[in-house]
Amino acid sequence: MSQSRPYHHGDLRAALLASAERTLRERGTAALSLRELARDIGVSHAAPGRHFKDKQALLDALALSGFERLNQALASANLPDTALEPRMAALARAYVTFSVDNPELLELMYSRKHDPDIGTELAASAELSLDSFVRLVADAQQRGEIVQGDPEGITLVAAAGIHGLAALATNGTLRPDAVLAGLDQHIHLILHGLKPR
Amino acid sequence: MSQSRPYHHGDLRAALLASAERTLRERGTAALSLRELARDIGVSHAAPGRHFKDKQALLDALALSGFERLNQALASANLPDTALEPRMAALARAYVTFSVDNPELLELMYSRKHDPDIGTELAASAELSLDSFVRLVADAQQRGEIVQGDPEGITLVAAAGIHGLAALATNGTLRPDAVLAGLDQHIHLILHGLKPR
DNA sequence: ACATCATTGTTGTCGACGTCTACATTGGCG
DNA sequence: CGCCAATGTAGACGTCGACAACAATGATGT
Repeated sequence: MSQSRPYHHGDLRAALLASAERTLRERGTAALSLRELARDIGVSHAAPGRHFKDKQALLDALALSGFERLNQALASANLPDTALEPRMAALARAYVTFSVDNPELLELMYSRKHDPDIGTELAASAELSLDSFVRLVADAQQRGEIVQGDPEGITLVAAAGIHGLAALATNGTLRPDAVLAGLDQHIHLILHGLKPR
Repeated sequence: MSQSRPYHHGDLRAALLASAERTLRERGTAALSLRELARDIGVSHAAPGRHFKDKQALLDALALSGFERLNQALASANLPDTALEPRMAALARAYVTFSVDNPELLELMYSRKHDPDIGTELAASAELSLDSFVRLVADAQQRGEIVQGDPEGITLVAAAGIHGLAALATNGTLRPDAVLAGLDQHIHLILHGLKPR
């Protein structure tokens, strides 16, 4: 009976990450337990320790993979030869869509837990997310489509606006579908301002 | 010896909240333990259970008190008879200042853990935070200082922009002092838009 | 081919935690 | 003054993360 599985799993690390992400999506960060993951996969309770020095290391890895996928989504949504407004709207849609599709993951990605400098790799990937926006603003400035002046500050207005929107859509303050429905108008307002012209 | 404290603490609930907030500020949400709180205060490990049905209930209470203080700060910063831009800047400064002063609390307040409908009281207080912005936009529309159209969407642009900024300043992505230093310029860009006029 | 050895998984243990139940003390209300 | 709800205590249970000692495996070099 007990069809003895091979002593070595083969790719336990990947299995742990996959199972962890499933649990994260279905029951939230708090419900994540290394022992439960081990049980689900069918290894001993200490096996995860071989691949992640502690629980935080697994959370860091999850966050990192989240940023990688987010960056990929943003890169795919980047349309270099498009006018400013639709280009920014596409970027924003990619960001918000990823967020509402992975709310718990987003919270983990931006959680304060990583800081203890281990997150250099993670921080780099997070910075990379802003890159799409930086390039967008740089291009637009060159074309005169956007106000001149400190590119960082300008990028930040767009990025913070979109991140804030995603955060509110993700934490229950706003209805995700409503946010997505109003996205184009939202971008329009960011670009044209709230004051009458 | 063992100077026997009175059997009843007097106001254990308040003491728990105070101690919890201190721990939250100093060592983060993860470091919060009911048993440790009880130890610090000098009561038995089960005493907190009399005031908070479980750990989540204490976190909810902390979040609620956070929203109450945030709302108070926003109300104080509301200057009804001021022009749009400085008025919005003051509101934003209050929001961001509260956030960088209470980063862990802010994360807790907007965490996804509350949702299970218990948070009606909490949700109400969260909505109240937006009220200052809603009124600001309504006033400004009346005075023609702000673009006409769906007030909700317009309010959202301002609120999401500021919340996003606070979130980024809070989670380590941005330096808090840099955010505060650039706040007025940031608000200016939100109001005037990124496109050249 | 085969001995070696780092890698990966297991078992057992520890202390801490959240929660529950049964019990003790207290203070307020009739 | 006696009763009772509110508040605090003591003990127990199951789970968890982490650690250490041990076992199985498979790659490497000769």
